[in-house]
Amino acid sequence: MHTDPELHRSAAARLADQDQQYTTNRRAVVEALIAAGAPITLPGLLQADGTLAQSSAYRSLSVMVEAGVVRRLVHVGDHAHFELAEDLTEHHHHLICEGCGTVVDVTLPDEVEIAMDQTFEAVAEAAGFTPNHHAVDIYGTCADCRVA
Amino acid sequence: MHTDPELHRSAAARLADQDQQYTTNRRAVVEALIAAGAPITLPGLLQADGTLAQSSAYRSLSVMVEAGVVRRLVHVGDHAHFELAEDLTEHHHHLICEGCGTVVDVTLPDEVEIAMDQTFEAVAEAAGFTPNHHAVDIYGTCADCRVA
DNA sequence: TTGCTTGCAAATGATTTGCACTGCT
DNA sequence: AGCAGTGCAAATCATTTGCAAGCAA
Repeated sequence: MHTDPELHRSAAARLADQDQQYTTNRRAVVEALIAAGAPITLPGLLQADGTLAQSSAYRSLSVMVEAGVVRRLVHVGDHAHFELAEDLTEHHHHLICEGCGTVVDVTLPDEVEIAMDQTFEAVAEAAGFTPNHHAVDIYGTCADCRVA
Repeated sequence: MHTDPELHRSAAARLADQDQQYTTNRRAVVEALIAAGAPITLPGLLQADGTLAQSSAYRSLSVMVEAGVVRRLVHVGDHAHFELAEDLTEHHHHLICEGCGTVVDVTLPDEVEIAMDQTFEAVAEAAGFTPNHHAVDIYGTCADCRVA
């Protein structure tokens, strides 16, 4: 877990590694992602920060995905969701509402993560894959959609 | 696990539940999905069965996704992947090659699935969600991409 | 100045849809 | 005949890109 200033420093450093700058616009996108606190779509970002231009937001996100500052998620067909890279925040998974498409972060107990990693390593190698990381998506219905 | 004739009967039954027919075209799509043996993109389907028309394939898939015969996966940005619904085949997860986008099925040991389900149930409810099902994606590099 | 970044508007490409035709009931 | 299903071509919509203006080194 990082504090915000640390997070911005890490972001700047990763961009610098790719000969990219941590510009005002890119920082604004990161701020919006921090504020969101959960994966958010591009329209969501634009709404959260009315000063962002659509194409620039896409461009900033794309540069930052490349630099490992942002992660792009594609759960449901329509809009992609964006979130800060896991190592700027912490390893987590997603709870996805099948009703409204909302995505919420969840963390699992360490022993479960460890057990999963061991299992995944074994099955991946059996299939000739070198595993890199994993994603767990739990689909269900959120409180709002249950009552609605 | 089902035999093919069973699978076609189940598919027809699910479509019938939705007042949809199991037409020649739809059956051809299912055959192509069976033949593929792994999640496949629409271009892949068209290539596997040269007689399919693009729009009809999309339409057949969409009807069958609705009826619970087919599942649509969106892992990598470009094309969606399609596969037969899990309960027509068996519960499994995906190994995704970050190099070429290929998706391969894997199954996990029952005890791991059970442990995961229990954990997921707990964290989902803590977040106010009613969990429905889960998906595990293991990202890595396939044998071909490692040598390439 | 020199080059990267931005914003607007136009282009791209996967997926969807209008409409007329075919085929089953 | 009547209606669901199909295929072609055109439309849609998220995302990307060309280009001219803005800004930092």
